[in-house]
Amino acid sequence: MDDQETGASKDRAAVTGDEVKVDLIAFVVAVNDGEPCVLTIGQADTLPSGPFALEHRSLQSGLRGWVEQQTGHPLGYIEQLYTFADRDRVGAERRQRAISISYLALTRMEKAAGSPKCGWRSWYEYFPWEDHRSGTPPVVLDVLRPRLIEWADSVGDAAMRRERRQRAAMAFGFDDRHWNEELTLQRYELVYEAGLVQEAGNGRDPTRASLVPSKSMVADHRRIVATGIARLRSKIKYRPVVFELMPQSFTLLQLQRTVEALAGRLINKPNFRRLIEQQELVEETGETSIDTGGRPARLYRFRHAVLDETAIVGTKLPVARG
Amino acid sequence: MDDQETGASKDRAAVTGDEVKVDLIAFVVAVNDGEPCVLTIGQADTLPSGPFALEHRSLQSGLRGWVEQQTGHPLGYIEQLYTFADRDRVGAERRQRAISISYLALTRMEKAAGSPKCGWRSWYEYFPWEDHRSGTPPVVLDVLRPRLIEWADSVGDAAMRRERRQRAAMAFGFDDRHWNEELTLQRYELVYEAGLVQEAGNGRDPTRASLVPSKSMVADHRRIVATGIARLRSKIKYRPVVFELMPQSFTLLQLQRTVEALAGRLINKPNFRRLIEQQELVEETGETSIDTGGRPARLYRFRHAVLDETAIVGTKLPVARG
DNA sequence: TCCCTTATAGTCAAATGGATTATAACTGGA
DNA sequence: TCCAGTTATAATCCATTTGACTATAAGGGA
Repeated sequence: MDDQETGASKDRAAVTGDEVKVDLIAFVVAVNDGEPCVLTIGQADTLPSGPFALEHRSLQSGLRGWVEQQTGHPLGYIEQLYTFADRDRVGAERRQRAISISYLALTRMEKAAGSPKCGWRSWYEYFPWEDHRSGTPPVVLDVLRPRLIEWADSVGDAAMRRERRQRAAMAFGFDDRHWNEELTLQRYELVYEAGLVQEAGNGRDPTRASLVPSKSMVADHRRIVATGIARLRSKIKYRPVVFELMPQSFTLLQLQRTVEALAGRLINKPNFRRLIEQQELVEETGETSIDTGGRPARLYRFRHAVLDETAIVGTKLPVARG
Repeated sequence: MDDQETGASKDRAAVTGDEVKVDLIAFVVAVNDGEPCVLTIGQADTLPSGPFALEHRSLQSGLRGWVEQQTGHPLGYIEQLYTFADRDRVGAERRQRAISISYLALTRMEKAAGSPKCGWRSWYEYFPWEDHRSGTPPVVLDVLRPRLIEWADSVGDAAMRRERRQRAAMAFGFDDRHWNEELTLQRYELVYEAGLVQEAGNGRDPTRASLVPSKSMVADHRRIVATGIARLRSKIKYRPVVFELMPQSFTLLQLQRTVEALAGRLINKPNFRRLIEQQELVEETGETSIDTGGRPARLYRFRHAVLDETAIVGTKLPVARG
């Protein structure tokens, strides 16, 4: 490989780059019975994580090690989410910089859950306003909307009031707008800015009477989850990643329910089947499932060949526009 | 903010997280006269970069500082690309880990280029196989295809041969497949694996007689550029980021040429105009441009209001499917 | 004036995608 | 045994999108 000293390298040498601690944080997802779940530790308020250390061969292997050690759960599919600098940590004698690298991991929920600390929680416990499978959740209209309007109107400048109202309307689909399931991060940032989640505690209202009811997380872990949900909701539309969450064989309805769980909205059944079949993402196993409650459904398995054929080129799933 | 010690934090304390050097690397893009350019330093083979240090307020501000110092160029739009662990650097007494955080930055090319070290180069000098604006470039059919087939056939296992041929065919659109402009990274990885670029020097053929003619870069900088091109080609289709590269006012054809420069392929003119106008991305300035060579064209400017309206919701640009 | 260039408007057909209806195959209870 | 309820599977309809094409307008230069 190229190892010559270049102009850039010389510039670098002039500055003693400060050393930094690096943390790896995992948002691990599985779907069970139509509930999308996040893997947590502690009081179900913490994501698996740990420092990147010398013994780790790579960032990903370091992450796998920490998750397996803390939850007993091995990881399959992994993808990087975002790297951010934490606010300064004050070390013993000097200031200590730290950065965190967050990852999204997809897996199947194992029965033998392993470690006692391991805990799967529906991610809608942390984001009750994100589940629109039964229509707009009550908390959005009854709590979030009035609070956000109140927050918008609490600022003096008229232009800023209008801008805040517009942001809220677009993110949540107020005023006859469509709800866009991919805006999970923007919605979280709004409720955070408006001081409606615990971790936003920006000095006001210590009684928390005005919080939106939802389960909180340590530090910025809930923001990482929001980032991951948004990424996943976007990605299922053009990459066949759903299958990382499915068992070996499944019915088309099970597949649809899984996509719906992730997207947080319902999908038109015939259209879903049409697209899946058109793209030849799956093949029949020849068997049928009996426990559907109605007519037995054919069982399918993922055609792994498509990973060679189209992994690159792009798939699509029909998550209706509203 | 939440600063309580959690289960995860305790686990962390048990392991003295090793300290790491962090580098910030920028892929800075501008488009001039229909040529998409990358900002380089050194022998036009190095991206602006520098270590993340204590005096930097944030990762992004650190990056801005280094780019401005090394090239004299201020940055506008910035977005994170990817974080990766470099192979171990051997320090004075102990092994030293390093990670790099790469960014994509969009800007307008300033006339007063500033620093002498600053150099804009067409990115197609580094990726001649990526410019399909005049049809498939000769280098693809004359050089790349035979070399890739040779590389595929050089492996013993028949299944692996088939897989390599298929990867090449899909990435480059051989065998009547469509060329997909977003596969820039996959194509680079193929030519790298096949040993067709200088930096891949995997021990074979030191004479380099079999290399594909193209400008090389230091270390893995060319891979970062490939990642950035891919990201940008994808992003222009659903976010109005092109306007970061445009002057204050412009004609619709100039806008189209810029998109074509980025996408590396031509676009149908009437359809392009239709989509731009439908989405109300721009508004007329009322003036016209005289130097079009033909009938004078109306001048437009970007409607910054759309950043409030749809930044979130998604735009679309018509980059034809082939 | 003719011919070249580019701008701008309008048309057409194929493909996509959302919604609906119809029929099939099972379970469980009256 | 038959009927109601449930889910599976197939087929159709129609509005919108989108790719490709044609026609006309408005400038410059020979």
